[in-house]
Amino acid sequence: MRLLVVEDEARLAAALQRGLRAEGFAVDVARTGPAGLDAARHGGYDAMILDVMLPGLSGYELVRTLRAEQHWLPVLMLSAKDGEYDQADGLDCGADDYLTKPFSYVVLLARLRALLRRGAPERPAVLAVGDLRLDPARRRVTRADAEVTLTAREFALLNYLMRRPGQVISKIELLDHVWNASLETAPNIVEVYVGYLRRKLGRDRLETVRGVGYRLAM
Amino acid sequence: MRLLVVEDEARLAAALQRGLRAEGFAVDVARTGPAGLDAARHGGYDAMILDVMLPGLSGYELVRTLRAEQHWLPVLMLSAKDGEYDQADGLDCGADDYLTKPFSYVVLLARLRALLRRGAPERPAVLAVGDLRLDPARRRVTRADAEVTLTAREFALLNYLMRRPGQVISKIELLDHVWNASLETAPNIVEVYVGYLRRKLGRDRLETVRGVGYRLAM
DNA sequence: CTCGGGCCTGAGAACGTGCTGAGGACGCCG
DNA sequence: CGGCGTCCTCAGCACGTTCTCAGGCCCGAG
Repeated sequence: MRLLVVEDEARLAAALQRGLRAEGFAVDVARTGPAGLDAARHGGYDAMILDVMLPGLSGYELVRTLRAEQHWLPVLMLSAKDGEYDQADGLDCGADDYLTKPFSYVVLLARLRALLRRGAPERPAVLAVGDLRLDPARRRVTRADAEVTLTAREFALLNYLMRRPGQVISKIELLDHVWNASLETAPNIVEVYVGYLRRKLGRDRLETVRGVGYRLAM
Repeated sequence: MRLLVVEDEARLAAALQRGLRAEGFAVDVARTGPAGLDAARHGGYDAMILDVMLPGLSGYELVRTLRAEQHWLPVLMLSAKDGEYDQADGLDCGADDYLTKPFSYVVLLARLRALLRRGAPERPAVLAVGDLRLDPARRRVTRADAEVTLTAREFALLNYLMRRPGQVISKIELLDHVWNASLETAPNIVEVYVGYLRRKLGRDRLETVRGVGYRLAM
């Protein structure tokens, strides 16, 4: 799941990014209204978290523009509660849900999940492929009942691969979802991490499909 | 889902009743401590929302009594934020979650849902993980039958962690529930308190999951 | 067989996260 | 008032993680 966070306040943006990544989302951050609009137009995001107060272009204007251009990305709006703008304004302009600052992180998460649930089925508690098991909640991976310790990046990569076992997944897609990197990023980093995983999980668990990508053996 | 609201202030009680009914809950209201205790004892409620300041019997006493009688109904506690009672007290006495007035309705709803999702069918009187035991009612912790003295904050933190042993819990979630802090709060305070707990409970009881959070070893 | 491009991997630099000790603010109690 | 305990902030450090890079390997095409 890819999220776009549009927030100019650096601390809050960083906190959101870290928190949501910990929940397994790929998170991009835009710091200004125009940058956010651009990103929303071009990137394949599953939802956007949008501050109202933004330099360059307000959150309201941003959503209105987006909707006028026929983009129906789910939008969760954040705003300071001290008057001026209120909730009705937020919903009027085309946002799907609305939260006033200061808000609690769990509420944001709950609202976000509700937003994403439209169409997206709830994931299973534990992913299993062959003798490999991955438990997202416990952040645990076992291979033939033996625990395997993975770094955050390794875990994210395996997590992504295990959701589509047997299917070939391109490096670009992996860069996009696991690293949420730009197109210019060298794909070598994927190769490096596939190497790390192979060392920990066994040589032939991850198959290379030359010129295309990688496949998790079923 | 049946809820019991124990709140003496008529306006708030009515607002809660109306709001929660609109969400599809069946809601009963009790106006005094003793009435609330009676209702909680006899009715098959799925959760209770409980004010601290009550005529006849305080919310704290009510929960303590209930727990002493082996009732494990999930309790969401409400309290005025202006001192006297504080959050640690609330968590200490056996409540499952805690909200300071004034609170937003959506926050209450989110917390309530989380509480119900977690469910609390037959929770033991004392939480036990490994050789660690924590008694919420008595506010006591023992490790291998030796008593460990914790400060209020340390206790609240351990209490929260022990309700989901083996699961990774993010710093943000801990900040949210144990500190009632906003997103901008520096997560370092969590690290500090995990450090304190480690010193008192043993080094490897609390596992760090880098970039994600902490996990209580099972 | 030879060549070229894609892939793999070891070394090490750069970075970030988490841990800890020192110490200040505050409230409580003698 | 002074001592004490708790809560929290801060800065420096240590170490694991992430990433870059270069050289070599392998595979498929010609």
